[in-house]
Formats: sequence, C-alpha cells, structure tokens
Amino acid sequence: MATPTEENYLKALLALTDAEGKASVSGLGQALGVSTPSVTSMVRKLHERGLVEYARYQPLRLTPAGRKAAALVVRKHRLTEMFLVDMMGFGWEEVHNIAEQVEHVDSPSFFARMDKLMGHPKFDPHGSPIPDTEGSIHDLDHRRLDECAVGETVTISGLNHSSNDFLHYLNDRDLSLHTELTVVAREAYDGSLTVSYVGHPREVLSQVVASKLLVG
Amino acid sequence: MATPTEENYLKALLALTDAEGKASVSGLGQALGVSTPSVTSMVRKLHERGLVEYARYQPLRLTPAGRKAAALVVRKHRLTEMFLVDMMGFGWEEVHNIAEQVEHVDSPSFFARMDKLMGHPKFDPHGSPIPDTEGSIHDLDHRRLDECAVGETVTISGLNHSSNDFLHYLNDRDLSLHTELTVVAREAYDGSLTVSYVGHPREVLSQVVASKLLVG
DNA sequence: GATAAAAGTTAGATTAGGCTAACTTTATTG
DNA sequence: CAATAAAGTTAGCCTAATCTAACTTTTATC
Ligand SMILES: [Mn+2]
Ligand SMILES: [Mn+2]
Ligand SMILES: [Mn+2]
Ligand SMILES: [Mn+2]
Repeated sequence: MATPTEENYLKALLALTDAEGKASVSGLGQALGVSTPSVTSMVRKLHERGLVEYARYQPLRLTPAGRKAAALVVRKHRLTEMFLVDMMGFGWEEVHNIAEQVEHVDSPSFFARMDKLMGHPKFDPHGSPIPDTEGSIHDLDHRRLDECAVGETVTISGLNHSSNDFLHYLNDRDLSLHTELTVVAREAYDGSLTVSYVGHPREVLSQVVASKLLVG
Repeated sequence: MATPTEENYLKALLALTDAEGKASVSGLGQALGVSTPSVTSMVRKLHERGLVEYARYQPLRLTPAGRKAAALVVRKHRLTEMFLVDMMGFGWEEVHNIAEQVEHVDSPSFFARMDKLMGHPKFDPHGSPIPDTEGSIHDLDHRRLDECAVGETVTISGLNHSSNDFLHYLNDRDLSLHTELTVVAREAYDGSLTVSYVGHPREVLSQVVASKLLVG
C-alpha cells in the first residue's frame, strides 16, 4: 500500500507529533533531510489518502488512520530491532540502520513470525514500546534520571534519544537497559550526577546524559 | 550502490544467461514483467556502469563485474531464504517473496550474521547453491529424476524451477529436499515414473514433474 | 532475394520523489 | 502597527523507472 518514502514520512510525523500533537513543515523536512517543498507535496498526497490533516500554512497532524499506519511502521521497525539484538546477536547500537530498511518489507507473516519467536516483546532494545498489531502504543511511565533524588536506586528502562554516539557512550560505561543504579550525589553547579552500579562504584554522568536516561 | 531495480535486473540477467551465456531484451523484459523499452534503457545504464555488455540489436551479456554483482544479490536472496526456513520456521514455499524484498537490504553485516548463525550454508531451501562472498557459485552436479534408470535409488538435491504451485504439489506428497526415493517403474507411453519413498510406497510422478526434480 | 514477421530502438509522456529560486503568508518585534 | 524575519507555498526543473506508439533492424519464409 504505502511506499517506503510514505512510511518514512508517517513515522517521522508520528515522532514529531508525539509530544505536541502537531508538527511543522520545516520540522518534518529537517527530520527527514528533505526540503520544505518536498514536504508540502508529500504531505498533500498523504492528506488525499486521509492520513494527514493538512491546510495551507497550518500545522500538520496525523488523522487517526494516519496515526495507526505510522504506528504499524514503528511496530515493524522496533520488532526488527529487537529481533536483530535478541535473535541475531547485534549490539543495540548497530540495529537502527538495518531496521530502517527492513521496516519497509511488506509481509505481515514476516513480522508476525519475528514477534512470535521472541515471545511478543513489549519494548525494543532501547526501551521504546513496540506498538501492538492495532497500532496502539502502551508505554511505561518513566522518569528522567536527572530528576531522581540523591539516594534513590532506579533501573534504566529507556532512552530519550538514541544516537550512535550516545549508545557508544553508554556501552563504554557498561550502561544498558535494565542496569540498576543508585544516585550517589548531585553536583549543584552543573547538575551532574554521581551514580554507582555493578562494576562501577563511582561514575559521573553529566546532566545532559542523565536527562536522556529514562528510569522506572 | 545499486538500486533495488538495478539489483533485480542483474539477478534476472544472471538467471537468463546462466544457460546460454546471453539473453534477449524481450526475455529479460518478460522475466521482470516490464516492457522492452524499459529493458533497453536500464541495460544501457548498466552498460555505462560496466556491468553489462551491450550493443544495439545484439544479445545481452553480463561483464565479469556484472556477474559478480548479480551473484552477490543472489547470495543475499538465498541466504535470506535459508534463514527464513531454518531460523524462522517458514515453509520453503513461503520464503521467495519475502526474500525478494529483503535481498535489497544494504548491510553486509546483516547477511554476514545470517550466514554465521546458520553455519555458512552452501544451498538454499530449494537446493540452489548460495554464491560465496566473492560471487563464485559452486553447484553440485545433479541429474534430472526423469533421466534416472528404473531401480535406482537417489536423493532429491534441488529443483529446476520452484514456482508456488510446484512447491505445494511437492508438499502435498511429502516430497522435499533430501528425500530419498527409488524409481520403481517408468511408463513408456508418457514417461511418467512410479517412485517409492518413506510413507509413500507407490507414487506416480509425471515426466513434467520428474524433469524438475534434481537428484544426486 | 523479396516480403512478412519478430525483435529492438526511438520518441514522447507519466508518476514518484526530490531540488532551487522566487513569491506569499504568518509571526515577531521595534 | 509598520517593518522585518521566518515559515510555507508555487513554479519550474531534475532523475529514476516505467509506459505506448511509431519506427528500424534483423530474422524467417516463400
Ligand atoms: Mn530505531
Ligand atoms: Mn525507513
Ligand atoms: Mn527464491
Ligand atoms: Mn528483489
């Protein structure tokens, strides 16, 4: 039904509208690395298909059908990432680019089989929720590590953004999903946290890093 | 480097030139379901890239570089099919269409991982050889079942063509790769064979079927 | 060997997706 | 609230891949 390009637009639009409910043409263009005229023209096509709310000079929104279509692409992406990590032995920093391609495979049985083999996982390797087959997204409520109090012991349950650099930073410090850590101290000046966890009695994380670690 | 379309052209050209060494524009068009003008224009592009030997009104051939590129696509296709069957539990009749898409994923590590997880298989689920990482194809020498003598016991080692209908025909009769069967009789009139194998003491195969079963 | 058929090419159009440059509308701000 | 800045749209062009219709070359046939 949808081309890979359309799927990528929908997915980016879902990510952008997730916070605000709406997105700008330029924001979507930036997210996808295309010019604003390209966005305008594609967004109109998706509007004709009933997937995007669009009016000239107005912010973009997904329709319910668009939201569902987008979530099902995200489902394919995250199932793939989880499969690559859990069943094929890839590191969590290696899987995004492969999933970015595999997500466009048109074969319900392919993804259903992945899902079944993994026992219907609820989260991807970065802690993001895998939408269900209806396109509903059930997330955990996590807090940001930088908002935790000194003395608290929490478990990493997700990442706010998962760039390659950030994932390598975490790998270098043996930090991963499910790592249990205790907040030992907070530096008042720059908000950096000292944390401790298995094998790492004292590790300092900047506020920038701590704000990208979700715990719960 | 190559687009999915280019990869499909190269793959089809390798299949067509495999027997004769050369292929016609119309044959390639038919294999791909596109018109002859489309073939002419794509084949010229591949010629510019140094992958196809092309001269107006002359038969098409792959250059050594084109042959290698095509074989590497076939490698991705067949590794994928084997992975789908061996690691994901699909039937051999379900995997071709999925592999037709997955073969275009651009990620050497993805296919290297499949290969490793399966222990470097040499043949796909239909008995076709998986080209090596250099693009060399090492096939077994098989004979066609319809050329076997009455009384011979042989093992199915490949299929000449593997259409969905044919694979379902074989499934219905519990015939698959590695099935050992004995030629019990040959009907002189139409060349049909009576064979026997585990669970099937007498099964009649038409000459058409027998000619598509490779044994060795 | 002339003629008809088949195969291949050329020409011109289409659709998907993308771009830059110019223009218009909305938002900001002095 | 007028002037500027920012955002968005329009116009026009591009490349990849496809098509049909018309034409040319090659092959087959009498
Ligand atoms: Mn991802
Ligand atoms: Mn993608
Ligand atoms: Mn196949
Ligand atoms: Mn393909």
